[in-house]
Amino acid sequence: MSKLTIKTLAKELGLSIATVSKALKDSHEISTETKKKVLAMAEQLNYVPNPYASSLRKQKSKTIAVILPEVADNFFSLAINGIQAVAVQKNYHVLIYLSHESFEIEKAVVNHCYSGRVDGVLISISSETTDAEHIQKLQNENIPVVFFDREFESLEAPKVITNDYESGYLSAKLLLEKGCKHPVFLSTSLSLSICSKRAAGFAAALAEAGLQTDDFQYVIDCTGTQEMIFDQVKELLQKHKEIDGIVASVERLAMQIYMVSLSGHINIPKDLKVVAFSTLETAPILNPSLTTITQPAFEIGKSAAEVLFTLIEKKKHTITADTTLMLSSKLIERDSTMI
Amino acid sequence: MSKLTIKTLAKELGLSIATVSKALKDSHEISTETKKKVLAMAEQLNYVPNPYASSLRKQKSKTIAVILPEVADNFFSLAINGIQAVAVQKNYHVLIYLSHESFEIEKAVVNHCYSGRVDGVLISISSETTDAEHIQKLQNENIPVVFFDREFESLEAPKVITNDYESGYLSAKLLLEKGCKHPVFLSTSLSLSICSKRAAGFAAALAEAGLQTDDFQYVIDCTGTQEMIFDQVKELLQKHKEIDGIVASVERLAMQIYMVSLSGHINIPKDLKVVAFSTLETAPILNPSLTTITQPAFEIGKSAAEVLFTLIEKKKHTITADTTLMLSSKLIERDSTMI
DNA sequence: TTTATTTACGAAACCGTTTTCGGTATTCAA
DNA sequence: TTGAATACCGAAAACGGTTTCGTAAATAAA
Repeated sequence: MSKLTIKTLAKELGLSIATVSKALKDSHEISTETKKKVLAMAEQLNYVPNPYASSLRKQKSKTIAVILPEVADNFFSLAINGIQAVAVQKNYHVLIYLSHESFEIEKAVVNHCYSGRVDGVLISISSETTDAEHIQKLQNENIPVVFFDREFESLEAPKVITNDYESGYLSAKLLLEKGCKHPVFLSTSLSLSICSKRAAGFAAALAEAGLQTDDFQYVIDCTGTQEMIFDQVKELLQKHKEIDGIVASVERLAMQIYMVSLSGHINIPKDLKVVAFSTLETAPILNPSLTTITQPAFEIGKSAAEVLFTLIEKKKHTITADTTLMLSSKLIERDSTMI
Repeated sequence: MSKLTIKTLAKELGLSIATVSKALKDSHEISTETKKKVLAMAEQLNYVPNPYASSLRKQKSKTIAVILPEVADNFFSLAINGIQAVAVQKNYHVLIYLSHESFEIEKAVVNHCYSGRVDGVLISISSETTDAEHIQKLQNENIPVVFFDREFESLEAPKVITNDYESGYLSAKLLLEKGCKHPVFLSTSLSLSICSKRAAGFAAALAEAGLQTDDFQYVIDCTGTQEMIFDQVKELLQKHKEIDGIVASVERLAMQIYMVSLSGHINIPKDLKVVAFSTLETAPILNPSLTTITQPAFEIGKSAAEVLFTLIEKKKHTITADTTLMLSSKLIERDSTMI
């Protein structure tokens, strides 16, 4: 059987291609009867229009790209969920790309988004990204871009983020309240705005409490594989016994802190109090249960997608290029910060 | 600036469209010098060919679809990772679709895969799917389909799965060894082959041990939202105090068992031993650490994608339609099954 | 020298839609 | 009865590539 195109449909119906095409999209210049006939036949033969022919002609793809550093982190899984939810509702398709925290890969991926492959892109930048030229080029080609979670600060584009500074501040505040004298902040990459903002909030709380932040390095950068992070954390805690509180800027780090504590007779929360930026579902059933700053991941994905679609549909009066949506995270206190 | 097409490129170079096109794909009928010129100009202007024009003409999309029930489950996140890894290497794009465990959605999604939108599809069926007509239609249209993890047993297609029966058997065996007298199996949907196989293996071990499986219902179906599952588990454990061991067939269930234990003074592992089919990274740091049957999620995704691509590239001599790849899961004993 | 072959390029058809622009036939107003 | 308006439908030109085929020039074989 040859492939089922609109041409065969037309022949089958004894109509022209143009008529069938119009009938299928319920054009007013086609009579109700012929519309019915066409629809019926299309249904019967399970005709599905070739999306690429359509895209080519209409110059839009009904597709968006989602570029993220990784998919293993629960935050991104949930965000995808939110994005997908609004995409299906809008009848759009979603392409997923992973940068694996690499700037080079991110650039290569962004390059795929040109030439009409997608009508818009949602991006959470890699930790290596310190330059947004590649993204700016996208904008120059009139392809709407919206950032979610990990934005690029100096680039003008809509962003959906969370209250990172405030959360960082609150996390430090909590540790201080619980009696920590030497809390530290574990970052992944300070070039990431989410990290630097969280760290800044953290530092502000320390300063406010009169802790001399020069005495010890209170922000530590952790990078690499899980194993490398494990080693870094272990070394840190062994060398600096004075550390009695720790804020993990991302999920991955929290896990390794727990692993180190398991391996090395460090008692949480007695010796070390922990709070983590994380959407881990298992936080309440960890040993001990983990105090988290939980981002509204699904909502962030959803909102970002919504903003993107208003941009795609050119409803510019509602969203301007520098719109920033800020959704609040929630601090949930659990046993890892108990006195 | 008008959009950059091959036509403008050709004009800029003083060459014909055909020549430019061939030069770009390194055709032998183009001289090395002109190739260089073309490549240089393309690079300079950052020319990216319109993928849909190309797809339309070549009748292939360089895109695959991945259809899965959800993305929140760690298994699927990891599988996506594996799939993506081989897709980028093959220079393919991946569309993600979520069925949310709904048969209707799954059918609708599959319908998007016709008419050349994708060159192949990877699918893990929804728990509601009891009929594979929609998938068979895809095959009839010569679109390769390969199942991963959640297969549809009676449909002939390549499948990449794990040793579910054996794992079910081992999980029961372990519980019996640890002294359980009334172990039960928590399933999500017995119409799912992974569930029924795991349950069958579980039952076989009980039978072998001489446990009369008629006395009590040892396979319990749990469905619905997290809250609903919580309630079901809670009620089950309250009504049947004799239950002293439990196998969770999927990650979600294990979490709710822990939540119930937290809420209801049930001590794991003293009162209740737990083993879960799960790829949870936090299993070692749960309270207590969770004994898991860990599937090689990344590898399953990777292998499935590899099989799909050999199919797409029509290397039929290596993979036949009924190839089933079985990757083994690992039973990792932790504290939740301690005596 | 003549003929055959190879090399390097261009014209044009094609992929499957959408959309513009006419063109009948019918209906309505005058 | 005539003119204009309306309702339906079709021919054909796009969209931006790929590929087939033809052809002129250059090279090789005779």
